[in-house]
Amino acid sequence: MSYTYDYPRPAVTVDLVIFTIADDDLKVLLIRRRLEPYKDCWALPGGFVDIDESLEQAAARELQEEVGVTNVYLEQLYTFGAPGRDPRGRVISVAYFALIDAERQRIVAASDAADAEWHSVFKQTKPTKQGKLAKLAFDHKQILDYAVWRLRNKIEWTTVGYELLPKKFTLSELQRVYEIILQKPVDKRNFRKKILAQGQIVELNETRSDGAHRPARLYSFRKK
Amino acid sequence: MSYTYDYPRPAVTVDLVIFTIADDDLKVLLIRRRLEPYKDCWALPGGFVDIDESLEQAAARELQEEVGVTNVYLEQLYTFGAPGRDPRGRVISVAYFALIDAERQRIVAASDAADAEWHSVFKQTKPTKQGKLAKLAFDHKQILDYAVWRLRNKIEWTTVGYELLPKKFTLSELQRVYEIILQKPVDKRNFRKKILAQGQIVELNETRSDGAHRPARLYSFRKK
DNA sequence: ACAAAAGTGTTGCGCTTACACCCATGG
DNA sequence: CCATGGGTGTAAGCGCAACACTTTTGT
Repeated sequence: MSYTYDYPRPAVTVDLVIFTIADDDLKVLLIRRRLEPYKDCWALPGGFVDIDESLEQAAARELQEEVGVTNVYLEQLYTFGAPGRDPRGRVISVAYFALIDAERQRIVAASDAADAEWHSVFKQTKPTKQGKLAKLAFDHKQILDYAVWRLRNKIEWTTVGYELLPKKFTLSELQRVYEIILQKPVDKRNFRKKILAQGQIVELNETRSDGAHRPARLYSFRKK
Repeated sequence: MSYTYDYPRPAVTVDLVIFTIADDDLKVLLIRRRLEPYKDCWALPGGFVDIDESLEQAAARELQEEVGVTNVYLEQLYTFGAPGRDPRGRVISVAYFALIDAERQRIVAASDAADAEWHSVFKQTKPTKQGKLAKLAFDHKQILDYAVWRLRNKIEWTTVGYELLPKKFTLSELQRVYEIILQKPVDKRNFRKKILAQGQIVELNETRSDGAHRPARLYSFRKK
């Protein structure tokens, strides 16, 4: 079966920037390419949009297929369509970003099969002198940079930060998420005031002990 | 000549939300459809993306073809791709918004030929009891609403407001642009303080008389 | 008892808001 | 001289940033 059109049509894909927090860093999920072009480079997960699914459905499906998670925070980022961005032909790619919390992240690690790997966005993993992140295929570096920029803005205005944490968390953990994403230290007292003032999290009657110090109170996010 | 693919491909278009200020209102350029579907409805101008041009080039080309202007403010908005949005088949549309200043706007009025017309976004033009804006084709109402939302945000953070005015303008004119877009009154003194503090406009040695009152000082925008 | 992270208030400053009168002009 | 929009300053309140010590636990 094949399809014929009077005019050439670009292929349309979705590409995913999937973030999580681990090892005290922001991580992005990348897939090692086994084929040309950009063989052996790392790339964002993505794939073609089916003819009868919405863009968001396509993104959610990719998320399901490639990393086995559903029902995560997903947001359209931007559409990249420069003619030369894929050497195989005209490909227009609608980029999404997704946030995966620390619990689900283990699921991803499990389905690790298909050459998918979490890469540090800011830290360099190994003490080599190389740049922070492996070279990315296509224009995926640009997409990633844009996603980081968007995440940084968004975290200041909204409550997306909570999407990166498990259901129960401490305020110190939440603060650390902000510090990692913004890449700058945050004042503890001001941070707590700001967060509590938003009225979006609930104090639980529960604490967590974690070493030789005072246990931390747990909170949870109040989804509307 | 025709093109054959193994899998069905969506068509890709750009749609334009072209804004200007006129008659003390925000106006959007709409085109009357002469063909089905949505015959005789109003629609956003738009068209297919050529196989060898970037999305932004396609948007700029449409702007040139449909309304005859070049070199205007143009920004990607969002990509709409629900399967049923065009009854003729799968069409993915990358929406852009453009801002046209009062000078260029006359050019548009001139090339008025092709059923293009400026429509008030907020006011109702005629004293009928109809809603503010004619019914739009496809999901164009949704696109327009999103564009208005984005413009409102953007005007508070950036200097896009200047794109809607001619090179020389008075502070009252600029203030009126803000009031029209935000649909709320703005305090004159605070507005002037804020705008001047941004250091983005230059006071000219020129004034403009306009009726039986003190002439207004002219300013111009300092593009970086 | 000590090390280590949790938790907690106050102050100063800058930005935003509210607000009212004189100025320059045309008719 | 009067109507019309142009132009100007000040005071109060609010949100944000800076800053240090006590509490609770494990070892």
